[in-house]
This record gives sequence, C-alpha cells and structure tokens, in this order.
Amino acid sequence: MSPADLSAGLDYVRLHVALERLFRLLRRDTQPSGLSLTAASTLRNLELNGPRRLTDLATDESVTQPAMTQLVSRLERDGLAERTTDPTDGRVVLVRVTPAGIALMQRRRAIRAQHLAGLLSTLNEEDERLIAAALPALERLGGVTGGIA
Amino acid sequence: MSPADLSAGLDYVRLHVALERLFRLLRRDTQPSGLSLTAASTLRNLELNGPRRLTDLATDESVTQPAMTQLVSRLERDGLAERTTDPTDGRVVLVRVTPAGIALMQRRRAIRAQHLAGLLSTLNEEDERLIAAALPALERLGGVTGGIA
DNA sequence: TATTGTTATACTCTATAACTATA
DNA sequence: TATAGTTATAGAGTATAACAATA
Repeated sequence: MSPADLSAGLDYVRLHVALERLFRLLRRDTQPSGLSLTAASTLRNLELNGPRRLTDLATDESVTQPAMTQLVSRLERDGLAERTTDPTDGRVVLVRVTPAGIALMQRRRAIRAQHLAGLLSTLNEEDERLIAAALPALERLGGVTGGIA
Repeated sequence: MSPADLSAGLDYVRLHVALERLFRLLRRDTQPSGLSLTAASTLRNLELNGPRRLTDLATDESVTQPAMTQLVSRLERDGLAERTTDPTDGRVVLVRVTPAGIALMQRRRAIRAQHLAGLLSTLNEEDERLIAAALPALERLGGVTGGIA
C-alpha cells in the first residue's frame, strides 16, 4: 500500500517505527547508570579521543556551548570528568574523563548489553542471525553523520 | 577480544552502541516536530488504541502519573490531545488525540522516514538489503517487551 | 479505605541572550 | 574584534510526596 518500497525493498516508516520502539526500550534502562544519552555519548567521546575542548564537545554532541558547560559541570560534580587548562591558550578548557567515569561506562555497557541479550533471547535463531548480519550495516548507518567520527 | 560472541555471533555491546548512535541521530531530528519521544509515543498510542485513561497512558509509556498529567496538559495546550470525562466514573480522565495531533504525527513520520532514507542512501545496496532483511527481526525485538507487556 | 488524578517541589537537560576573559 | 567559556533565565520532561475528589 505504500510507495516507500524502494531499491532494496526497505520501508523507511517501518524502520523508523521499529528503531524508535527499540530506543524507548533501551532508554528505559538508562536509569541504572544515571547517565543521560548525551552524558554517556560525551564520556565515550572522551574515552575514545582523550582530553577535548568544551567547544569541540558541544559540536560533537550537537548541543550548545552553554549546555555542554552545564553537562561538564554535572559530570565534574559527580567525579566522572575533570576540567583542565590548556597551557598554550588561557581561554581554553580541556575536559577529560576520570577513572571513575571510565568504570561507570564499563558497567553501563555491560548492564545494557546484558539487557539486550535478554531481549534477544526471546527471538529465534534465525532472527538473531539476521540481526547479526545487519549489524555492520547498522553501524555504518549510524556512523555516517554520527558526529564524533 | 570479547566473550560476547554467542550463539549467532552477535556482539551485544556492539549492537547496543550501534543502536544508541542511531538513536541520537534520529533524536536530533525530533526538533522539527517539536515532539519528545514520549509525546510521540503517547500520541501513537492514542491513534492506535483510541481514547485512553491517563493512568493507563502513564503505565503504557513507563512514566509516573504526575508526569503523564503534565504531558497531557502540554498536548492539550498545543491542541494535539483532549481530556474528556468518563460518564461511568467521575474520577477518570479519558484522553484522546485530536485531528491536529493525527496530522502532526503523519507529518513527523514522513519527515523522519525521509531523513532515514537520506541516511540509507549513503549505504551500498548490500547494506540496505541486509537491513531490510533484518527489519522484521528488529520489529519483533522491539515488540517483545515493547511495552507494555 | 482504595483509586484517579492534580498540585507542589526539585532536578536534569536543553535553548537563547548577555556577560567575562583571553587572544 | 573574535574566540572560549560562563552566567542568567526559561521551558520541557522527569521524579517523589502531599493533596483532593470520587468510588
């Protein structure tokens, strides 16, 4: 009934709805770690790329500079990140993740992977195989404008 | 390097990270419609199921009753939903979506599907085919505990 | 007394506008 | 003057606790 079936038979509305439902499921698990999506993404950014300017973080995460200022202040208050200075430019604030921040991210990933495993255990082998096969494609899909990259 | 490769060769951490990145990408597009994920999900719920009690909506969407009270107030203020009464029980508030709410959801789905199509156009045919093949499995994955259940 | 919903209060997260400090 | 960051203010969205109305 829809003209959305295109080149590869992919219905975008269906994919969008399916992804959104998964998002909501995963988001519900956000509570345990207490990290918002942006907070988690920022910590991951710092894990991967090392100390980073506040302005760059704001750009990477698609939030405004004031929003990032506040997020970093909360992370700092909670001991998950630290502000340092740039010796070569007095205006710059460099942000880095702390060991506690890294530990929290590790726990978070483990917990959410476990939850995802629980969800997947309700699927049959074939479905799981299909998702595994599509995973690299999904990674590329998210990576394109994913920011950070 | 990880013991996460299990039955079907599916790495849960990788899947979780990939979904989370996609999540952030789609969320960035939330602005155009101005609807939060919960607001959109609630309107969709009302579209599918018809008028619904405020308490049931709170349960469906996994938020507290006061949070749903406020969300419905915002939706009502914006003309997207309406409160009505239940003739058989004076305590009950029934919420229903308005034509404007339905129209907004239709626009939102079209816009986001279009954006998804744009993202997918950067992938090659094979990747798109793999995602199309996995879509029903992803739908089942999201549907399993989608909710409510 | 139990259920349904609202109000009060507080915190996160976001934005825009105005400001400070450094270059 | 331009750049980096903060502060001020406002609003969405969430939670818990206390309350009001109806059953």
